[in-house]
Amino acid sequence: MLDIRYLRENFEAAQQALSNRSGSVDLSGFTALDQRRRDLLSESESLKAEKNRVSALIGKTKDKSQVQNEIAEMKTVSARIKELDDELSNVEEELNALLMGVPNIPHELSPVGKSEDDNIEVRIWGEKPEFAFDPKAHWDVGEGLGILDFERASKLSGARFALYLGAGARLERALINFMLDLHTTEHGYTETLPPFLVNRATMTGTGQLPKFESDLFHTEDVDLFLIPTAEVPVTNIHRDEILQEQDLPLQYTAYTPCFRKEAGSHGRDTRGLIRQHQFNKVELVKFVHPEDSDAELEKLLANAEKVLQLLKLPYRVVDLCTGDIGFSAARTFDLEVWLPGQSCYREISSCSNFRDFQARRAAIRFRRDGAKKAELVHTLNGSGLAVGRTLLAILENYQQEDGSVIVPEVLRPYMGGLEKITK
RNA sequence: GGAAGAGUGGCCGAGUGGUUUAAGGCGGCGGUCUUGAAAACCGUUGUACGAAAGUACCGUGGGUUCGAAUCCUACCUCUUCCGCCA
Repeated sequence: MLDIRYLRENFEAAQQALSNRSGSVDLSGFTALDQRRRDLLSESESLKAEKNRVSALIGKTKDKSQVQNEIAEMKTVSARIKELDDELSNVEEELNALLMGVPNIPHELSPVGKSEDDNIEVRIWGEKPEFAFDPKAHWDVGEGLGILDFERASKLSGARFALYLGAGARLERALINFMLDLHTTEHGYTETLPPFLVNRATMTGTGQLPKFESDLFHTEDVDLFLIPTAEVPVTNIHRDEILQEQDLPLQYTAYTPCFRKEAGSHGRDTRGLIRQHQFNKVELVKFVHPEDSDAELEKLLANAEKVLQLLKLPYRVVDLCTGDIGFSAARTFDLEVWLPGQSCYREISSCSNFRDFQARRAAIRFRRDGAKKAELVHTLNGSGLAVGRTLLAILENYQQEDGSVIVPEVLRPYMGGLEKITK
């Protein structure tokens, strides 16, 4: 959520900055609603002051017959207050709904652009592997080895689900453990294991609700949602809290499955592991000083890159343009891994600085040393990494002509020493 | 799932219709005293909106009343017991 005062005082500039995003942002009702809210509030509050004053007088008067006029008068005043407050709550609801639907203002450094075509390639890492044969797509490699079974998965659950078997299942688990170990022991993140089902307040805190409910799986008999990313429960760990300044930055990592309806992506990435209703991800989340969030994003990005570097998977870093960054983010870098089976780069991590946008929604604050007022922290998060996509990148990059797949060295301790996956 | 009880400030806890602008204690901060510290004593100590006056906030939402932390109601959470259960 944007700061209502900032929006009031910088309305034109905010509108201009938001126009660089994709989709239109309608702020037309804001000014009138905001003014109406403040008018109602001031009228209601001065009547309440009068009511409190007169009611105290009535309370002090032993003989109530002397204050019959005041009691009658306050009856009218109370009715009027109720009218005003009812209208006020309507106006506030409308204003809140409007604000909750407004995306974050893009970072000054985010390249201005309309679509992913305007994203900027920041750097490339690693050597793309050379093959003396036609490299296969991971679904062919995986099914050939009997470690991925999409047909049976669809029998169990439908399209966009995967069944891992044998060394495939173990490789996924190895990746999860490898990533968690790296981030906790080398990068200073605290491991967490959050709930996978969360309530509405939690989904609202990070920005999934109210706007993107149709992307979420929802439980029928109780009002809970399956998390689309660990960002949601982990960022909300500190919802409605005032953090200690000396505890910042707080850094958490979490492995969770992620559940997404992928509504509106019919026909896209229908084969393989790329786009699933359920996938595994190791997430990185930070709560930082407002002044530090740009530098912390660089660090978080480096932490995610380290995973790919240790796995020796070639990738590039992309600076997302204003038209391509997500609703809650101010700035986002994507990591895209090279997929030789499909001759393209595919997103494997998205690292974002949300500034105070989520912190304001979720009321996550800290108090500076000696300061009276609590301030909003900045939140950041990034995938470190999407596990299924990492596995498929390994299948494609490490595949051999005979259909086997070499296990990256750093994963072998997690695979019982296995060096190669064969049929 | 059934039954009973409870939710009050950073924490403990008093408060069942009107000086409660929430007692008291603990913790925090400032001060007095002290070479320094402790103890003792004094003061202070929530959040939001507002230029201020002020208003709101006692789990959450509705209601009753001139007036609600207090009464009614629905919901949420926690505790205990029973049932079920990895």
